[in-house]
Amino acid sequence: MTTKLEIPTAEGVFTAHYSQHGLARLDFPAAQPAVGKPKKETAALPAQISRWHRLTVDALNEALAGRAPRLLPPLDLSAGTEFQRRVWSALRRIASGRTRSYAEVAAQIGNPRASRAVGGACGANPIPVLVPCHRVLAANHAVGGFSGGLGWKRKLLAREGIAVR
DNA sequence: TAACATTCCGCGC
DNA sequence: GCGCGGAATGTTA
Repeated sequence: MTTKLEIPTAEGVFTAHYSQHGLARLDFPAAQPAVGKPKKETAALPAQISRWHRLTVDALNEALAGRAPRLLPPLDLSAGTEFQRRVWSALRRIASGRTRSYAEVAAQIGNPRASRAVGGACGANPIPVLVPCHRVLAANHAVGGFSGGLGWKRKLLAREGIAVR
């Protein structure tokens, strides 16, 4: 079971998905205004979820402003494969304003030749922004790619004061 | 098996 | 030095 809640921000309306274990997914604002509303935030929401949601809203707004969130909700990354979870936890260790190359991340998880695969895992990241997949650049310090749209990646990097080619 | 959000090396300019 | 082509590479659906 998963609960969808909207998060209005200066950059648009994000959508958060919660499972029993925490925040399971975060979606960028739809390019065009969503046709069918995701799901209305109605009456009784489990106390735990509204608690998590407050944390998510604060963290997301901090992150979008280029500041490091001080507190995150619990993240439910159980949907990923073993390899993906290793990559994602490596990503979470990259400090705000810092970057790593795909190869460096690969080395960090003990699989130096898997830089290409690391790119794949970044693309599969269900919680962009909060799990900072945008801080991973190509070895030559070029931007690389981004599933959510390169514009987002550039914007997020710029907010953190990171210069790219 | 094919498709990648990579990287490295060699060549030609 | 820069740009381009091509091969090696690990993971996924």
